[in-house]
Amino acid sequence: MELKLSISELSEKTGLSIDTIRYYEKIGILPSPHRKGNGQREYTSGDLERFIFITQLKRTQMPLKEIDRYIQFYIDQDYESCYQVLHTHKVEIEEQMAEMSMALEKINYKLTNFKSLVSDRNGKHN
Amino acid sequence: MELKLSISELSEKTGLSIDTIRYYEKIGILPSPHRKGNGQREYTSGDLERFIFITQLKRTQMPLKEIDRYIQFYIDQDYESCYQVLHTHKVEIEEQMAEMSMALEKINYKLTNFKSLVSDRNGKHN
DNA sequence: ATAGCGCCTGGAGTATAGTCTAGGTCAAAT
DNA sequence: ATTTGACCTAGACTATACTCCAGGCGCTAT
Repeated sequence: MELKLSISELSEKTGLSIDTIRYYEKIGILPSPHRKGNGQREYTSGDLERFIFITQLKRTQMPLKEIDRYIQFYIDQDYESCYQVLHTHKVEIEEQMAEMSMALEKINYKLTNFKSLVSDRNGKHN
Repeated sequence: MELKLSISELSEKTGLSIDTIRYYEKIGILPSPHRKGNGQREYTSGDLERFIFITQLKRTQMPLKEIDRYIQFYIDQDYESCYQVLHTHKVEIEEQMAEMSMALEKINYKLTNFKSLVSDRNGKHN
């Protein structure tokens, strides 16, 4: 027997709002889940897994349009294009991580500067 | 004699559009530069440096409002608050980097899967 | 002197990604 | 039987971050 999730349960598990979940479904990046007799959405653990991957892509700055492209290729079983899209995103993530390291260095430098400015002003007894 | 830059030169050096530069000035995250007699903006190398730091914050996903907060604290010489804001952003960058590593792992896993799906379909002679 | 270029301003328009509202259905609890 | 709570839809609204446009100024080259 498969575990079924309501939209609010899915929302809790993924951290996305109920509105966002419906929005993603509307723009096509989440498959329309099975509906119960009364029309309410019912999610499977498979849905949950796909959902989690999508949110991971989103949190690494992949635009929804690009996520959508990926999903459509996946639905069309065009795995070569899936590979392409994901590979491009991978390169982007790597670039972003490189930028973040550089920014961190600069920020750490500034933080030490601010710290000494602050302690000087306080007569350095802290 | 200080080197002066026009807005288009600054744009070239920073990769931000002229419109964006004027927009940033309007919302207060860039100081209004000195103006030439005819009203045109003239940037110093100090301006350029500040500009580059700002774009670095922006590229690491710091919202413009937060950048603005930082700048205002800096102008007010409230270095303790500068420290706070920058420190908060540092933590955010570190979290983002952690998420990116996790996403990279998952993406690499998916990439190898897609690769084998594609080569299977092609009769695996490549 | 006039045409072209780079710059100026204020304000309108756009893209992205949601978020909120009004009005309605259904099932369980009082 | 009616109230409550979770859900539904369509569509309006919002926030963020630009981007574009119209109309105008001032210097340089023809």
